[in-house]
Amino acid sequence: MEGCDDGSLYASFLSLKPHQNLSTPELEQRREEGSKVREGSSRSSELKKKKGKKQKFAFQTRSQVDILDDGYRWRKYGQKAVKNNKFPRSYYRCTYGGCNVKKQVQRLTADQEVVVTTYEGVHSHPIEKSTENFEHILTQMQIYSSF
DNA sequence: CGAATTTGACCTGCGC
DNA sequence: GCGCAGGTCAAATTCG
Repeated sequence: MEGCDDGSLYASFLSLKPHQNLSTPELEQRREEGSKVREGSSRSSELKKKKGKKQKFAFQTRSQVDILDDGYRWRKYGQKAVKNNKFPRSYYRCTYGGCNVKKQVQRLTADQEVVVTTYEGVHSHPIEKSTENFEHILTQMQIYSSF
């Protein structure tokens, strides 16, 4: 259903931050999409325009692997290289039924060791793995306050 | 066999 | 109005 926006989930992430406390980040980023109809194409299907209530959360992590195991299942659905970055960007999606959460991973050209992970949407299902592993990542992650 | 992954093609939005 | 950039989906292939 709709209206399942739980900012508390992300709030927990912020709460896990070792130092620096964020009062009220712009987690509530509402996006309004006009009528989006894919015409002239057979792929049509149902272009879910839905409401633009998609939350965007981006943070940087220092890891050698692009895939950060946060406890959810992710299925790669695309890879494209951006102009600003020499390295290609990876797009992941949650494989849970009804959970249309998207994840975006990008490496910095300046620092190949730094990985930028951008989460879009909120999970509406419990985690399959333990969050302890993710907690460790949060310890080294930096909130991208460049919104 | 099933699911996940890969690559390419195609579409949309914005900029100039 | 056209071009560029970025984003998504589809089909084929591979791994478990």
